[in-house]
Amino acid sequence: MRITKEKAEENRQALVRAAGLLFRERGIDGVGVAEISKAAGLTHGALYAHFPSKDALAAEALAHGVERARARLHKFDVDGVPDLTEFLNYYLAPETRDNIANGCAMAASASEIGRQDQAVGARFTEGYLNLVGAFEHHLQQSLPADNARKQALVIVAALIGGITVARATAKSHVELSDEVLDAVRGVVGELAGKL
Amino acid sequence: MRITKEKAEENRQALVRAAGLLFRERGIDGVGVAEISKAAGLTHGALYAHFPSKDALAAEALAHGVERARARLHKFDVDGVPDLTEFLNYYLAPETRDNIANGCAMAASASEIGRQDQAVGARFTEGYLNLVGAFEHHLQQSLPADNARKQALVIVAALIGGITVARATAKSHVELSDEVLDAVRGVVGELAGKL
DNA sequence: TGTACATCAGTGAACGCGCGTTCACTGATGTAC
DNA sequence: TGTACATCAGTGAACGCGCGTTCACTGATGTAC
Repeated sequence: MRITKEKAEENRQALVRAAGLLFRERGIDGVGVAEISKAAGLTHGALYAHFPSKDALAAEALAHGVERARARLHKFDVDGVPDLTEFLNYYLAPETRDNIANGCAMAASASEIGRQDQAVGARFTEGYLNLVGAFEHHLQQSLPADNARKQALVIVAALIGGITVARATAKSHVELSDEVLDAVRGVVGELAGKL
Repeated sequence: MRITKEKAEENRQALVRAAGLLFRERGIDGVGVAEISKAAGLTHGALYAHFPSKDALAAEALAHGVERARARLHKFDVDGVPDLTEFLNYYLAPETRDNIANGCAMAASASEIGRQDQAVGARFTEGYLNLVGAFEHHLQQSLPADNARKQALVIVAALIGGITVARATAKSHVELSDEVLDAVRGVVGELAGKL
Protein backbone atom coordinates (compact mmCIF):
# COMPACT_ATOMS: atom_id res chain seq x y z
CA MET A 1 0.00 0.00 0.00
CA ARG A 2 2.31 2.69 -1.29
CA ILE A 3 1.45 6.24 -0.21
CA THR A 4 2.26 9.70 -1.54
CA LYS A 5 5.72 11.21 -1.03
CA GLU A 6 4.14 14.00 0.98
CA LYS A 7 2.43 11.54 3.33
CA ALA A 8 5.65 9.55 3.71
CA GLU A 9 7.51 12.70 4.71
CA GLU A 10 4.74 13.53 7.20
CA ASN A 11 5.10 10.04 8.67
CA ARG A 12 8.86 10.44 8.96
CA GLN A 13 8.40 13.70 10.83
CA ALA A 14 5.76 12.13 13.06
CA LEU A 15 8.29 9.40 13.99
CA VAL A 16 10.95 11.98 14.83
CA ARG A 17 8.52 14.05 16.88
CA ALA A 18 7.10 11.05 18.76
CA ALA A 19 10.59 9.71 19.45
CA GLY A 20 11.78 13.07 20.78
CA LEU A 21 8.80 13.40 23.08
CA LEU A 22 8.99 9.86 24.45
CA PHE A 23 12.80 9.94 24.84
CA ARG A 24 12.48 13.15 26.86
CA GLU A 25 9.77 11.68 29.05
CA ARG A 26 11.28 8.28 29.73
CA GLY A 27 14.86 8.26 28.46
CA ILE A 28 16.33 6.75 25.30
CA ASP A 29 16.77 3.32 26.91
CA GLY A 30 13.30 3.58 28.47
CA VAL A 31 11.22 3.54 25.26
CA GLY A 32 10.96 0.89 22.56
CA VAL A 33 10.59 1.23 18.80
CA ALA A 34 7.10 -0.34 18.91
CA GLU A 35 5.75 2.39 21.17
CA ILE A 36 7.36 5.17 19.14
CA SER A 37 5.89 3.80 15.90
CA LYS A 38 2.45 3.41 17.46
CA ALA A 39 2.55 7.00 18.78
CA ALA A 40 3.31 8.11 15.21
CA GLY A 41 0.38 6.07 13.89
CA LEU A 42 2.52 3.40 12.24
CA THR A 43 3.84 -0.12 12.84
CA HIS A 44 7.45 -0.73 13.86
CA GLY A 45 8.32 -2.09 10.41
CA ALA A 46 7.67 1.33 8.87
CA LEU A 47 10.25 2.88 11.19
CA TYR A 48 12.96 0.85 9.44
CA ALA A 49 11.89 2.20 6.05
CA HIS A 50 12.96 5.64 7.32
CA PHE A 51 15.83 4.90 9.73
CA PRO A 52 18.49 2.16 9.73
CA SER A 53 18.33 1.75 13.53
CA LYS A 54 16.95 3.08 16.79
CA ASP A 55 20.29 4.86 17.36
CA ALA A 56 19.92 6.74 14.06
CA LEU A 57 16.40 7.78 15.06
CA ALA A 58 17.71 8.94 18.46
CA ALA A 59 20.32 11.15 16.79
CA GLU A 60 17.71 12.69 14.50
CA ALA A 61 15.25 13.16 17.37
CA LEU A 62 17.91 15.04 19.36
CA ALA A 63 18.76 17.17 16.29
CA HIS A 64 15.06 18.02 16.04
CA GLY A 65 14.99 18.94 19.74
CA VAL A 66 18.03 21.17 19.28
CA GLU A 67 16.33 22.93 16.37
CA ARG A 68 13.24 23.43 18.56
CA ALA A 69 15.45 24.99 21.24
CA ARG A 70 16.99 27.37 18.70
CA ALA A 71 13.54 28.40 17.50
CA ARG A 72 12.34 28.88 21.07
CA LEU A 73 15.32 31.06 21.95
CA HIS A 74 14.47 33.33 19.02
CA LYS A 75 10.86 33.59 20.16
CA PHE A 76 12.25 35.82 22.89
CA ASP A 77 13.87 38.11 20.31
CA VAL A 78 13.69 41.86 20.81
CA ASP A 79 15.12 43.74 17.82
CA GLY A 80 16.65 40.50 16.53
CA VAL A 81 18.45 39.68 19.79
CA PRO A 82 16.95 37.22 22.29
CA ASP A 83 15.90 38.60 25.68
CA LEU A 84 17.91 36.20 27.84
CA THR A 85 16.14 37.10 31.07
CA GLU A 86 12.87 35.93 29.56
CA PHE A 87 14.61 32.81 28.30
CA LEU A 88 16.03 32.07 31.78
CA ASN A 89 12.60 32.57 33.35
CA TYR A 90 11.15 30.08 30.91
CA TYR A 91 14.02 27.56 31.07
CA LEU A 92 14.06 27.45 34.88
CA ALA A 93 10.32 27.68 35.54
CA PRO A 94 8.72 25.00 37.76
CA GLU A 95 6.31 24.40 34.86
CA THR A 96 9.24 23.51 32.61
CA ARG A 97 10.60 21.19 35.29
CA ASP A 98 7.25 19.42 35.56
CA ASN A 99 6.65 19.17 31.82
CA ILE A 100 9.78 17.46 30.63
CA ALA A 101 8.15 16.41 27.34
CA ASN A 102 7.96 20.08 26.39
CA GLY A 103 11.38 21.05 27.80
CA CYS A 104 14.98 21.05 26.68
CA ALA A 105 16.05 17.85 24.89
CA MET A 106 19.66 18.27 26.05
CA ALA A 107 18.71 18.54 29.71
CA ALA A 108 16.21 15.67 29.48
CA SER A 109 18.87 13.18 28.36
CA ALA A 110 22.06 14.88 29.58
CA SER A 111 23.61 12.00 31.52
CA GLU A 112 22.56 9.45 28.91
CA ILE A 113 24.29 11.19 25.98
CA GLY A 114 27.81 10.07 26.87
CA ARG A 115 26.68 6.44 26.62
CA GLN A 116 25.00 6.74 23.21
CA ASP A 117 26.36 6.68 19.65
CA GLN A 118 28.81 9.41 18.72
CA ALA A 119 26.18 10.82 16.32
CA VAL A 120 23.92 11.51 19.29
CA GLY A 121 26.74 13.27 21.14
CA ALA A 122 27.47 15.39 18.07
CA ARG A 123 23.88 16.66 18.01
CA PHE A 124 24.15 17.50 21.72
CA THR A 125 27.36 19.45 21.05
CA GLU A 126 25.64 21.49 18.34
CA GLY A 127 22.74 22.37 20.60
CA TYR A 128 25.01 23.28 23.49
CA LEU A 129 27.19 25.53 21.32
CA ASN A 130 24.10 27.19 19.91
CA LEU A 131 22.93 28.27 23.37
CA VAL A 132 26.46 29.18 24.44
CA GLY A 133 26.74 31.39 21.36
CA ALA A 134 23.65 33.39 22.32
CA PHE A 135 24.97 34.11 25.83
CA GLU A 136 28.49 34.75 24.54
CA HIS A 137 27.22 37.33 22.07
CA HIS A 138 25.34 39.12 24.83
CA LEU A 139 28.28 39.06 27.27
CA GLN A 140 30.69 40.49 24.68
CA GLN A 141 28.94 43.82 25.14
CA SER A 142 30.44 44.15 28.60
CA LEU A 143 33.35 41.65 28.81
CA PRO A 144 36.51 40.80 26.88
CA ALA A 145 35.96 37.97 24.39
CA ASP A 146 37.80 35.33 26.46
CA ASN A 147 35.78 36.00 29.56
CA ALA A 148 32.53 36.20 27.63
CA ARG A 149 33.15 32.75 26.16
CA LYS A 150 34.16 31.29 29.52
CA GLN A 151 31.12 32.65 31.34
CA ALA A 152 28.77 31.56 28.57
CA LEU A 153 30.08 27.98 28.76
CA VAL A 154 29.47 27.93 32.52
CA ILE A 155 26.06 29.58 32.33
CA VAL A 156 24.67 26.98 29.93
CA ALA A 157 26.22 24.11 31.95
CA ALA A 158 24.62 25.61 35.07
CA LEU A 159 21.24 25.83 33.32
CA ILE A 160 21.38 22.17 32.31
CA GLY A 161 22.65 21.18 35.75
CA GLY A 162 20.05 23.34 37.49
CA ILE A 163 16.99 21.97 35.70
CA THR A 164 18.36 18.41 36.00
CA VAL A 165 18.94 18.72 39.76
CA ALA A 166 15.51 20.33 40.13
CA ARG A 167 13.94 17.34 38.38
CA ALA A 168 15.96 14.81 40.39
CA THR A 169 14.89 16.35 43.72
CA ALA A 170 11.30 17.31 42.82
CA LYS A 171 9.59 14.07 43.88
CA SER A 172 11.23 13.78 47.29
CA HIS A 173 11.76 17.46 48.23
CA VAL A 174 9.83 19.93 46.08
CA GLU A 175 10.73 22.98 48.23
CA LEU A 176 14.42 22.30 47.63
CA SER A 177 13.71 21.82 43.94
CA ASP A 178 11.98 25.23 43.75
CA GLU A 179 14.83 26.78 45.74
CA VAL A 180 17.41 25.43 43.27
CA LEU A 181 15.50 26.92 40.32
CA ASP A 182 15.29 30.31 42.06
CA ALA A 183 18.95 30.25 43.04
CA VAL A 184 20.14 29.37 39.53
CA ARG A 185 17.89 32.04 38.02
CA GLY A 186 19.32 34.60 40.43
CA VAL A 187 23.01 33.72 40.27
CA VAL A 188 23.06 33.08 36.52
CA GLY A 189 21.17 36.33 35.98
CA GLU A 190 23.89 38.18 37.90
CA LEU A 191 26.66 36.30 36.11
CA ALA A 192 25.17 37.32 32.80
CA GLY A 193 25.37 40.90 34.01
CA LYS A 194 21.82 41.83 35.04
CA LEU A 195 20.65 41.00 31.56
CA MET B 1 24.24 -24.27 50.94
CA ARG B 2 23.85 -21.83 53.77
CA ILE B 3 26.88 -19.58 54.41
CA THR B 4 28.09 -17.55 57.40
CA LYS B 5 26.41 -14.26 58.31
CA GLU B 6 29.70 -12.49 57.68
CA LYS B 7 29.99 -13.95 54.18
CA ALA B 8 26.34 -13.06 53.44
CA GLU B 9 26.99 -9.46 54.46
CA GLU B 10 30.09 -9.40 52.26
CA ASN B 11 27.99 -10.67 49.35
CA ARG B 12 25.37 -8.00 49.97
CA GLN B 13 28.03 -5.30 49.89
CA ALA B 14 29.55 -6.82 46.74
CA LEU B 15 26.12 -6.55 45.07
CA VAL B 16 25.75 -2.90 46.10
CA ARG B 17 29.25 -2.07 44.91
CA ALA B 18 28.91 -3.90 41.59
CA ALA B 19 25.50 -2.30 40.98
CA GLY B 20 26.85 1.19 41.70
CA LEU B 21 29.80 0.72 39.38
CA LEU B 22 27.76 -0.71 36.51
CA PHE B 23 24.92 1.83 36.90
CA ARG B 24 27.46 4.65 36.69
CA GLU B 25 29.09 3.16 33.61
CA ARG B 26 25.99 2.24 31.62
CA GLY B 27 22.97 3.79 33.34
CA ILE B 28 20.34 2.18 35.56
CA ASP B 29 18.22 1.08 32.59
CA GLY B 30 21.34 -0.11 30.78
CA VAL B 31 22.36 -2.95 33.11
CA GLY B 32 20.46 -6.09 34.07
CA VAL B 33 20.29 -7.95 37.37
CA ALA B 34 22.07 -10.98 35.89
CA GLU B 35 25.18 -8.98 35.05
CA ILE B 36 25.22 -7.25 38.42
CA SER B 37 24.95 -10.57 40.26
CA LYS B 38 27.67 -12.14 38.12
CA ALA B 39 30.00 -9.18 38.78
CA ALA B 40 29.42 -9.76 42.49
CA GLY B 41 30.22 -13.49 42.10
CA LEU B 42 26.63 -14.68 42.60
CA THR B 43 23.61 -15.77 40.59
CA HIS B 44 20.63 -13.49 40.08
CA GLY B 45 18.49 -15.49 42.49
CA ALA B 46 20.77 -14.49 45.37
CA LEU B 47 20.13 -10.82 44.61
CA TYR B 48 16.50 -11.34 45.59
CA ALA B 49 17.51 -12.78 48.95
CA HIS B 50 19.00 -9.34 49.75
CA PHE B 51 16.77 -6.90 47.84
CA PRO B 52 13.06 -7.01 46.97
CA SER B 53 13.62 -5.52 43.52
CA LYS B 54 16.10 -3.91 41.14
CA ASP B 55 14.68 -0.50 42.12
CA ALA B 56 15.50 -1.15 45.78
CA LEU B 57 19.04 -2.13 44.82
CA ALA B 58 19.34 1.04 42.72
CA ALA B 59 18.34 3.17 45.70
CA GLU B 60 20.88 1.44 47.93
CA ALA B 61 23.60 1.68 45.28
CA LEU B 62 23.01 5.42 44.98
CA ALA B 63 23.08 5.76 48.78
CA HIS B 64 26.42 3.94 48.78
CA GLY B 65 27.70 6.31 46.07
CA VAL B 66 26.59 9.30 48.11
CA GLU B 67 28.46 7.95 51.13
CA ARG B 68 31.56 7.50 48.97
CA ALA B 69 31.25 11.13 47.85
CA ARG B 70 31.03 12.29 51.47
CA ALA B 71 34.12 10.28 52.38
CA ARG B 72 35.99 11.62 49.35
CA LEU B 73 35.12 15.21 50.22
CA HIS B 74 36.62 14.70 53.68
CA LYS B 75 39.78 13.25 52.19
CA PHE B 76 40.54 16.85 51.22
CA ASP B 77 40.18 17.98 54.83
CA VAL B 78 42.67 20.47 56.22
CA ASP B 79 42.12 21.06 59.97
CA GLY B 80 38.77 19.27 59.74
CA VAL B 81 37.46 21.46 56.89
CA PRO B 82 37.61 20.25 53.27
CA ASP B 83 39.88 22.14 50.86
CA LEU B 84 37.27 22.91 48.21
CA THR B 85 39.78 24.01 45.58
CA GLU B 86 41.34 20.55 45.70
CA PHE B 87 37.88 19.02 45.54
CA LEU B 88 36.97 21.11 42.48
CA ASN B 89 40.22 20.13 40.76
CA TYR B 90 39.42 16.50 41.35
CA TYR B 91 35.70 16.72 40.49
CA LEU B 92 36.29 18.56 37.20
CA ALA B 93 39.46 16.78 36.08
CA PRO B 94 39.50 15.22 32.58
CA GLU B 95 40.49 11.96 34.31
CA THR B 96 37.26 12.06 36.32
CA ARG B 97 35.29 12.73 33.13
CA ASP B 98 36.89 9.73 31.43
CA ASN B 99 36.53 7.39 34.39
CA ILE B 100 32.83 7.59 35.13
CA ALA B 101 32.88 4.34 37.12
CA ASN B 102 35.06 6.06 39.70
CA GLY B 103 33.23 9.40 39.59
CA CYS B 104 30.22 11.04 41.21
CA ALA B 105 27.14 8.79 41.34
CA MET B 106 24.80 11.80 41.20
CA ALA B 107 26.38 13.20 38.05
CA ALA B 108 26.55 9.77 36.38
CA SER B 109 22.78 9.25 36.60
CA ALA B 110 21.54 12.85 36.96
CA SER B 111 18.96 12.92 34.18
CA GLU B 112 17.76 9.38 34.97
CA ILE B 113 16.93 10.08 38.62
CA GLY B 114 13.69 11.94 37.94
CA ARG B 115 12.33 8.85 36.18
CA GLN B 116 13.20 6.36 38.93
CA ASP B 117 11.47 5.39 42.18
CA GLN B 118 11.03 8.13 44.75
CA ALA B 119 13.50 6.25 47.01
CA VAL B 120 16.21 6.79 44.41
CA GLY B 121 15.40 10.50 44.21
CA ALA B 122 15.55 10.77 48.00
CA ARG B 123 19.11 9.36 48.03
CA PHE B 124 20.07 11.89 45.34
CA THR B 125 18.62 14.71 47.44
CA GLU B 126 20.70 13.63 50.45
CA GLY B 127 23.89 13.56 48.43
CA TYR B 128 23.19 16.91 46.83
CA LEU B 129 22.46 18.57 50.18
CA ASN B 130 25.61 17.06 51.63
CA LEU B 131 27.80 18.73 48.99
CA VAL B 132 25.78 21.95 49.19
CA GLY B 133 26.34 22.01 52.96
CA ALA B 134 30.12 21.88 52.56
CA PHE B 135 30.17 24.86 50.18
CA GLU B 136 27.57 26.74 52.22
CA HIS B 137 29.66 26.38 55.38
CA HIS B 138 32.70 27.74 53.55
CA LEU B 139 30.83 30.66 51.98
CA GLN B 140 29.33 31.74 55.31
CA GLN B 141 32.79 33.01 56.26
CA SER B 142 32.44 35.81 53.73
CA LEU B 143 28.74 36.09 52.86
CA PRO B 144 25.39 36.52 54.68
CA ALA B 145 23.69 33.17 55.28
CA ASP B 146 21.03 33.66 52.56
CA ASN B 147 23.58 34.37 49.87
CA ALA B 148 25.88 31.59 51.02
CA ARG B 149 23.04 29.09 50.68
CA LYS B 150 21.98 30.40 47.29
CA GLN B 151 25.49 30.33 45.87
CA ALA B 152 26.18 26.87 47.27
CA LEU B 153 23.03 25.52 45.59
CA VAL B 154 24.16 26.95 42.25
CA ILE B 155 27.77 25.85 42.60
CA VAL B 156 26.85 22.20 43.10
CA ALA B 157 24.28 22.32 40.26
CA ALA B 158 27.00 23.84 38.04
CA LEU B 159 29.46 21.08 39.03
CA ILE B 160 26.96 18.36 38.12
CA GLY B 161 25.99 20.21 34.92
CA GLY B 162 29.62 20.85 34.04
CA ILE B 163 30.88 17.28 34.33
CA THR B 164 27.72 16.00 32.58
CA VAL B 165 28.14 18.40 29.64
CA ALA B 166 31.84 17.54 29.49
CA ARG B 167 30.95 13.84 29.22
CA ALA B 168 28.21 14.44 26.63
CA THR B 169 30.56 16.41 24.36
CA ALA B 170 33.79 14.42 24.93
CA LYS B 171 33.34 11.86 22.13
CA SER B 172 32.52 14.37 19.39
CA HIS B 173 34.50 17.44 20.49
CA VAL B 174 37.08 16.79 23.19
CA GLU B 175 38.62 20.30 23.00
CA LEU B 176 35.23 21.79 23.86
CA SER B 177 34.83 19.26 26.65
CA ASP B 178 38.19 20.27 28.15
CA GLU B 179 37.26 23.93 27.75
CA VAL B 180 34.00 23.40 29.67
CA LEU B 181 35.84 21.75 32.56
CA ASP B 182 38.37 24.61 32.71
CA ALA B 183 35.66 27.26 32.52
CA VAL B 184 33.55 25.70 35.30
CA ARG B 185 36.63 25.29 37.48
CA GLY B 186 37.51 28.95 36.96
CA VAL B 187 34.08 30.53 37.34
CA VAL B 188 32.97 28.31 40.21
CA GLY B 189 36.29 28.96 41.94
CA GLU B 190 35.63 32.70 41.69
CA LEU B 191 32.02 32.29 42.79
CA ALA B 192 33.18 30.41 45.85
CA GLY B 193 35.38 33.41 46.65
CA LYS B 194 38.88 32.39 45.55
CA LEU B 195 38.74 29.43 47.87
C1' DT C 1 -4.57 11.40 -22.07
C1' DG C 2 -4.62 6.33 -21.24
C1' DT C 3 -2.34 2.08 -20.20
C1' DA C 4 1.20 -1.08 -18.26
C1' DC C 5 4.33 -1.78 -14.94
C1' DA C 6 8.12 -0.82 -11.62
C1' DT C 7 8.68 1.29 -7.23
C1' DC C 8 8.63 1.38 -2.39
C1' DA C 9 6.16 2.96 2.18
C1' DG C 10 3.90 0.34 5.14
C1' DT C 11 2.11 -4.29 7.28
C1' DG C 12 2.52 -7.89 10.50
C1' DA C 13 4.52 -12.40 11.58
C1' DA C 14 8.73 -14.12 13.11
C1' DC C 15 13.80 -14.10 14.69
C1' DG C 16 16.81 -14.70 18.85
C1' DC C 17 17.67 -12.55 22.99
C1' DG C 18 17.78 -10.49 27.53
C1' DC C 19 14.80 -8.52 30.79
C1' DG C 20 12.92 -8.66 36.05
C1' DT C 21 11.01 -11.85 38.97
C1' DT C 22 9.48 -16.42 41.08
C1' DC C 23 10.17 -20.78 43.09
C1' DA C 24 11.34 -25.62 44.39
C1' DC C 25 15.35 -27.21 46.05
C1' DT C 26 20.16 -27.63 48.41
C1' DG C 27 23.04 -28.02 52.26
C1' DA C 28 26.07 -25.67 55.58
C1' DT C 29 25.21 -22.67 59.43
C1' DG C 30 23.23 -21.40 63.65
C1' DT C 31 20.51 -22.87 67.59
C1' DA C 32 18.01 -25.43 71.09
C1' DC C 33 18.42 -29.16 74.15
C1' DT D 1 30.43 -30.61 74.59
C1' DG D 2 27.53 -33.45 71.43
C1' DT D 3 23.42 -34.21 68.83
C1' DA D 4 19.14 -33.07 66.23
C1' DC D 5 16.95 -29.99 63.59
C1' DA D 6 15.28 -25.47 61.89
C1' DT D 7 16.93 -21.67 59.28
C1' DC D 8 17.96 -19.30 55.17
C1' DA D 9 21.68 -17.61 51.62
C1' DG D 10 22.41 -19.20 47.40
C1' DT D 11 21.37 -22.14 42.99
C1' DG D 12 19.49 -22.57 38.55
C1' DA D 13 15.41 -23.68 35.76
C1' DA D 14 11.39 -21.47 34.38
C1' DC D 15 7.76 -17.61 33.95
C1' DG D 16 5.81 -14.15 30.66
C1' DC D 17 7.18 -10.25 28.35
C1' DG D 18 9.20 -6.68 25.49
C1' DC D 19 13.28 -5.66 23.12
C1' DG D 20 15.61 -4.33 18.22
C1' DT D 21 15.68 -6.04 13.82
C1' DT D 22 14.46 -8.82 9.52
C1' DC D 23 11.64 -10.16 5.79
C1' DA D 24 8.01 -11.86 2.54
C1' DC D 25 4.26 -9.64 1.10
C1' DT D 26 0.70 -5.83 -0.24
C1' DG D 27 -1.12 -2.47 -3.18
C1' DA D 28 -1.46 2.46 -4.29
C1' DT D 29 1.70 5.75 -6.27
C1' DG D 30 4.72 7.43 -9.65
C1' DT D 31 6.61 6.85 -14.22
C1' DA D 32 7.60 5.43 -18.93
C1' DC D 33 5.55 4.84 -23.30
